[in-house]
Amino acid sequence: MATLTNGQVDGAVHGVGVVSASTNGLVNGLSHSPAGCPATIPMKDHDAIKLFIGQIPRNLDEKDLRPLFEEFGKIYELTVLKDRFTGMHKGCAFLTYCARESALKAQNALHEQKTLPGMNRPIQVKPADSESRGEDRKLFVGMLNKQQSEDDVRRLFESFGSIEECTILRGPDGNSKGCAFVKYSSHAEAQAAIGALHGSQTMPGASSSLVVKFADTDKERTIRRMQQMAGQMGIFNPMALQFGAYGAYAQVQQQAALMASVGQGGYLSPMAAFAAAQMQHMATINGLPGAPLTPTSGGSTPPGISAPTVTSIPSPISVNGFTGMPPPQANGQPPAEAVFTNGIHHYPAQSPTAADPLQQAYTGVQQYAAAYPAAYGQISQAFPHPPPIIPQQQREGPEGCNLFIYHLPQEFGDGELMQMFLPFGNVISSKVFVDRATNQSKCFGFVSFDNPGSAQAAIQSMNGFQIGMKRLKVQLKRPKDANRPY
DNA sequence: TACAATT
Repeated sequence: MATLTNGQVDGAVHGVGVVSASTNGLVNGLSHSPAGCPATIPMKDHDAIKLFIGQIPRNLDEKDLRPLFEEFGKIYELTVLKDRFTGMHKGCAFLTYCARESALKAQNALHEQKTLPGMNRPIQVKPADSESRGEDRKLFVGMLNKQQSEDDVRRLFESFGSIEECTILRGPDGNSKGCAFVKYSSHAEAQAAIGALHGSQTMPGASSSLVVKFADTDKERTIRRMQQMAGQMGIFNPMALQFGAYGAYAQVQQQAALMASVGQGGYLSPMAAFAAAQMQHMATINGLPGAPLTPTSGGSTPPGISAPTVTSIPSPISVNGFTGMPPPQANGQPPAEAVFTNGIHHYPAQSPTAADPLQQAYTGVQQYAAAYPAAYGQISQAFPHPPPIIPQQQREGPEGCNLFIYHLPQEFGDGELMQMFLPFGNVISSKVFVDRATNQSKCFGFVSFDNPGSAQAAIQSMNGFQIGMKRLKVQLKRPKDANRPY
């Protein structure tokens, strides 16, 4: 193993971003001055705040500015920003006080409070952008009891540090989502809370133990959103219906490019690149003219993307009349037996002569569902109301449009659930619940339509529908406010 | 096996 010199280690430990040459040299213990000599070796609080000072007249330099700021405390460092090449005063500065408290006092007293001579906007005194915006001391807390209030959460977290902010996440109706943000005044406090509380207990009514982790950064959030998007497009891509394969391809390309750019220069970029690559792969699959949802012949789907599954479709449902028949597939299937994504293939369509009328009803439905993607080329002529693009954020439909489905097969995912209910209307969302710890389906889920009629039709056809040994239970989702105690 | 996705 390589040995680092002391110098390298010291550099790593003490290097704190951009520090002006004028004040830096003495800090690393190079000085032989006696200990009690703070005048020549300024020390700052560990949690000192670097302030950005804006709207400074260009004729004022450090020595002119010091008196103005020194009245709030001892200055550790004051640097006027200068153009890298011309050396020109940029009208702003960075200021760090030895004491955190001084910075807060200066900010309170000065920020936007007075205008320096010759300026037409008031002085700016606020934490520099380089200062933590709080992300490294802000915690996401999950798996709370939905009855727990801000105060309850505060009590839980207060022994680990001083809490600057505590917010329960709530839905539009004001109900707790069972999670919260807690911001401490320092990273160390936040870290301590994680160590002590994460997984430490299970709140009554929560499905697993308490989650305490650092909150996402903006970048992580964006990537998460992208990944959700990718997940949805894996099994069923509504854009293919709207725009045809090429439109979908173009959109995927755009999203992939965006994802790649989000990751640029950040520590998350490998992840973004991976996700982007996944999407490009999908674009390749979905972009095949005339075969928007046909899988490649091999089994090389990247991890994390549902592999499109293959079901042969009964020939009478041929809707492929548009010009430009798909060429024979790479797997040798001729177009007459074109293959489609149909997640319900685990349960082959029953013969139309099956005894159970529900099964019969659904047999037709399955064929319809299977044929549906094939019709994308002419869907707008074939259907008076083509399905809308599914907005990503759309979660729940209006009252009466949301179904609760129980006894789902273990292997059903969101995509399969959607496929199963598409024939009854516009599915605006489908969600199978998975155990967060095991990623296993909990065998229930929700499907939302854009109108109550579709929901009713789905209940009529699908409630009691037998799959394997189980019968689906399909009913309206219980309204949120039902049975709420006073 | 039971009722909405946490940022």
